[in-house]
Amino acid sequence: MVTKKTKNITRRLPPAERKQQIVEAARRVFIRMGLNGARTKDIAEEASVTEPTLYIYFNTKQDLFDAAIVEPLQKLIKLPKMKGVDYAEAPSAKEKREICRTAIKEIVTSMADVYPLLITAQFSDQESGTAIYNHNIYPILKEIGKAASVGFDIPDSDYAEFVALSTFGLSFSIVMHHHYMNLPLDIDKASDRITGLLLDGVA
Amino acid sequence: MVTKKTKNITRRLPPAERKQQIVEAARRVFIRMGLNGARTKDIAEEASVTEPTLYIYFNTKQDLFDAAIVEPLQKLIKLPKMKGVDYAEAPSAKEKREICRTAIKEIVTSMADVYPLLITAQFSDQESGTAIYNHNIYPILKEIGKAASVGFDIPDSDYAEFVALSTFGLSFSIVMHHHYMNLPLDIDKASDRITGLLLDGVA
Amino acid sequence: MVTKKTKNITRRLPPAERKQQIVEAARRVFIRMGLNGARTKDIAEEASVTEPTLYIYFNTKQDLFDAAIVEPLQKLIKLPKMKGVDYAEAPSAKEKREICRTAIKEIVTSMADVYPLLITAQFSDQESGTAIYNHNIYPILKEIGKAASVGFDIPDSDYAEFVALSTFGLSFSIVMHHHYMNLPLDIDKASDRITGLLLDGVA
Amino acid sequence: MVTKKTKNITRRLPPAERKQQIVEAARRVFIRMGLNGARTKDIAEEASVTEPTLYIYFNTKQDLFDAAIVEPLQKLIKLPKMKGVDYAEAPSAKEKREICRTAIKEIVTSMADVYPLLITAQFSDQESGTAIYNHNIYPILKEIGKAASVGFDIPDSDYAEFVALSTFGLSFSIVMHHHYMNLPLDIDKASDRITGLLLDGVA
DNA sequence: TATGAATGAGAGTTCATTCAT
DNA sequence: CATGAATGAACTCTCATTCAT
Repeated sequence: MVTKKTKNITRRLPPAERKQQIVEAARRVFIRMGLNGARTKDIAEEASVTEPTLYIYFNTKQDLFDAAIVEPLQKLIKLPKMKGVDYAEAPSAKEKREICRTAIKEIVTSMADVYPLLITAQFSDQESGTAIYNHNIYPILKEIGKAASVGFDIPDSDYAEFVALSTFGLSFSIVMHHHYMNLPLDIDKASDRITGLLLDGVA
Repeated sequence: MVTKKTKNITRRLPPAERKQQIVEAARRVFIRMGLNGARTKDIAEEASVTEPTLYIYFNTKQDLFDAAIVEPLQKLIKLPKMKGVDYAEAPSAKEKREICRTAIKEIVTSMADVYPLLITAQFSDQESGTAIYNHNIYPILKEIGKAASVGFDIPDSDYAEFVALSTFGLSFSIVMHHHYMNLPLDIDKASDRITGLLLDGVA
Repeated sequence: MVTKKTKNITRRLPPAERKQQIVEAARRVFIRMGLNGARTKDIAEEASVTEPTLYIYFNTKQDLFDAAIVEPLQKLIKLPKMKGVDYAEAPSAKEKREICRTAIKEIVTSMADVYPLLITAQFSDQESGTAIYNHNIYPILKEIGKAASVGFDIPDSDYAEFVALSTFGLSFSIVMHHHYMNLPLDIDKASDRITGLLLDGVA
Repeated sequence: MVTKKTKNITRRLPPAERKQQIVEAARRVFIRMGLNGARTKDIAEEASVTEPTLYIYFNTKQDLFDAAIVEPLQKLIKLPKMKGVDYAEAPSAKEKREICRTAIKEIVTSMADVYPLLITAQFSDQESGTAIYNHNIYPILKEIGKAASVGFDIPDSDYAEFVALSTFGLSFSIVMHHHYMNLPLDIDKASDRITGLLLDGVA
């Protein structure tokens, strides 16, 4: 005799919630498998819905990828820009150092959030990687570069850009390390070290 | 009237050459599209052979990926290890600086070669990314860390590892930048800047 | 102007029905072409579905073969065993003869049903043929042999096995003949003749 | 260093020998795997030649199948006919019995040789099975039937055919049994038993 | 004669997506 | 809104066969 299984799927969720649920599930799967490695079937299962339901909320898998990975990446990546602006007025060296540390901490924090999205979007294929770099990453780096050129008194804008890129690279590598080693990231410690390195070099 | 088409495809190549040709074509396609995005059809076209020919030389697409991306990555990634060892004996600060610069130049050079392979292998999916980091990248970083702990007189092995990671991150970000901006990379300039940053911080 | 084609394909069947439909179609094709000669394309066409639909209900072609040929073969082949057991109590020679005839009729009936499945499963390749003989056919023969050794008063178990094998061979050849000559099989007549042969030899 | 393997392949064999070698190899593979299950690659390996060499001697795989399986089957299957003719003159019952035994022994012997070819050709697919039955098997059965109708004094030609078919079925099943149980076949014993059964029924 | 290299055709299977309910 | 059923298109991979040497 067959006993009817009571499905643990929540039916008839408010649209916004269901969409959210799907986006989050998709994000997890895309991060795990990449754009081309992810299967709509897996996303549907992860979201506890059926595949056709995905297509109620999104037209294509690519749309879902954009909503799950690209858009939040773009949103998150804008944050440090807003805050990293007011180096100029800093008077004393000590205060300057503190402002720098704060800015870097923000960048590291942002990187920690952004890292999985970043590598998923950035490295799915060369074309979209280039697009993302040009439209989303490089503009931020230029902002940071400007801030640096003011904060560090760097007249050479090319070198300022190098400093920004370095900040990115240092944050990226630290977060990457903790990501793959499955270690918790001590943001304060990391920021301190990066700040130290940037200001004074290896101690 | 039918004119006999002279095919511009080189038929009947010696196996080693053909294999090489296929591997190189596969590398280009995998770098462009990623493991899951690449189509054997595209690889075959890029190599000017038919799909079945791929399977004369490789059993599966994955084998082809390994031969085209993973193996050269592992080979290339081993180089800096060998050379970056003899910091210790360096007497004067100036000489030390020069040795450091040389080591970093090697790392940057290696990174420039390795970058496309690295991101293709590393970021195709989380699982293989973790594997590559643990088996191929992290061991190198530990080597660099050891060298750094001697070269820079760093007793704290954790901090030495951070320095190694920083070297990686700085090289990575510079190469990445030139890669996506489609700019030629001046390795000497890049190495000088990274060396400067590591030794003295932002000038 | 385009007239809307009304497809004569029954869409959206209940799963059980569709599965049944596919199994039956597959059976026809496998019987016609053998395991290796049958094309999933042909099976799909025979079932009036597309190939992917086959894979909703079965994981592989082999699974479909098992469901269409091997399983029904195993089911059908078990029947005569159950019934052919109670020879022992038979008192008179005439009654004995009648019981024998009934048992043989069952075997012939079963053989007529089983024949296409049997040769399809048994003779697709040597390996699976051996497996089927050992697991499905020989056990039945042993059962029939035991029944025969009681029913015919045969003490020599080796000879009893020969009798069972003979019953198989006689049924098999008659059914085969009608199968390939495309003749209807008169089961009563066939059973009578086989019974006569077994009990008295050629009249 | 690579040591050049001395191939154990006999090059430049006289054509007839090479062809023979290929036919025999093909036979083994076809018997093992069936027409559709056999791979030209396997046949070539079994014959210690390369695949293209097969096509020097045979135009298609089907031709090879015919040469390896169908033709020898047809040749072998003709033998008993020639010999099983002279029942008529037999005077005494004992002599009759002996002639019968001899004829059956020939049939069993032939069946033992023919069995692997028979099931390979007969059961590869329905169409060719029907063809073989009609062109090769049934004519023989009719011959045997005629001989039986004379030898056993059977006026009913339909029943005579049944007797012939029975002889076939009895031989077939015994050979089949020994084939799948991987047992040596005692032809004398088998012939005696079949003769006994046909003449007197189960002892 | 024989082969190493290559391929056209097509196999089984997967997957994003659609449609009827 | 959500799903169960189904599919078009395309994928990786295989196989009988051919061609140039």
